[in-house]
Amino acid sequence: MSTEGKGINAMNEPRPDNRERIIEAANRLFYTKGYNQASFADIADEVGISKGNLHYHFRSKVDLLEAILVVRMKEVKNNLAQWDEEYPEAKDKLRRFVQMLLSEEAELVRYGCPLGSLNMELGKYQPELRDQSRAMFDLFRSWLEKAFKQLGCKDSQSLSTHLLTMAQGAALMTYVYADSQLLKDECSKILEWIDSL
Amino acid sequence: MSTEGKGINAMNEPRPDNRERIIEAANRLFYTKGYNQASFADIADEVGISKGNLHYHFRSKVDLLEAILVVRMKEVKNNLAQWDEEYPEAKDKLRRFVQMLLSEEAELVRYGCPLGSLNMELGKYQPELRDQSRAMFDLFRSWLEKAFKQLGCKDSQSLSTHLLTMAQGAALMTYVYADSQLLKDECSKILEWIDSL
DNA sequence: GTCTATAAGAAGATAGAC
DNA sequence: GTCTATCTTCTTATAGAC
Repeated sequence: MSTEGKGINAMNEPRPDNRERIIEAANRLFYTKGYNQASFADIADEVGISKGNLHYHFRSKVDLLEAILVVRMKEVKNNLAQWDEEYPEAKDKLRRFVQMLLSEEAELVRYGCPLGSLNMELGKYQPELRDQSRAMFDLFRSWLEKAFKQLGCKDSQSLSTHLLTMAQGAALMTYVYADSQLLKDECSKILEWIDSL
Repeated sequence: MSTEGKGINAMNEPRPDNRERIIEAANRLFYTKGYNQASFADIADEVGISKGNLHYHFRSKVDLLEAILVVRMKEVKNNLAQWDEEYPEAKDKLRRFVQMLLSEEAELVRYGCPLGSLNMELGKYQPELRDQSRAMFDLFRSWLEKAFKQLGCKDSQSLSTHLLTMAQGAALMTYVYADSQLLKDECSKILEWIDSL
């Protein structure tokens, strides 16, 4: 798929990194505007290339979305792996998860949760992509489950689902009310719950 | 596109109730397909009228949405008023709220929460309608707050927000995983929390 | 690889006959 | 009130020159 190391022309010079730049821009726009509202024109404009060029790199919008899901999956995996290194203690892992919400306050208020909103949208519009979109949730879910197991909880599966559920609820309400205080309050409650385990 | 015969009269006869039928169909389609994915053609087809006729009753899509928001607001108000009558006890009121989720299991699994999904969608697409869409949340929020106050809780506001947050999280996760068991488990946890108050 | 030009279709919305 | 026909704009996607 990658076409690296091509010669550089005089005019219409190739930008070997354009594919990456497209993915970056689309990743951002699919989040901020939503998948269906972010058009090829928007993305091409953002990158500074023509729509035709965009279609050269990605035949269809679904192709582009799939490439972005791959990127997001990788990002989540990297984050979780890093947290595993930094926080050997199970409860610290759980707290770090909640801390993610707080550190994304500004984006949550303006655009909602990138996982939750994409899953809502794809569920209604692109049923065939639900599985891939849901896979990001699965990463968090199984990582949290491992942490609960490490903590010695029997019902680690239901606890991980519960934590994810509270986080999604908090993210959604934060977005609906565009209220960062709401986010802080809900995260405090989640952290208290973690402490009480 | 089909100009299906209504079989009742000969030609172009007035249907005084078409306006109501349009609202019903649009209300359903805005929920099941989403506001942006439900087109005028979809709605006209569902009602069995032409797009032109639809535009006679509602000049724009936003007009139609506003009419539907009025209907939904009324429905929520009616529900809350009825629950007030049926459940004088504060905790019973809170339980009834959770019961609503369980009784909407099939719809939540397939289409998500009508309030949550609409708010997510309008937030990204129609910022000018966020306030109206959010108003449905406000109805629940203040009703719950009253119940918590009746129960003697000082922090009734934060508790009502918290309950709404958990409900939204549960609805979203139920939808993403199309998992009715998840809904039952989360509702059980919420009910336990209510009991513990 | 990149561009311009254009197809092909769907969307919201309007005009005018009946 | 209802219809058909049409307009305009936006969308995804393709064709072909450079």
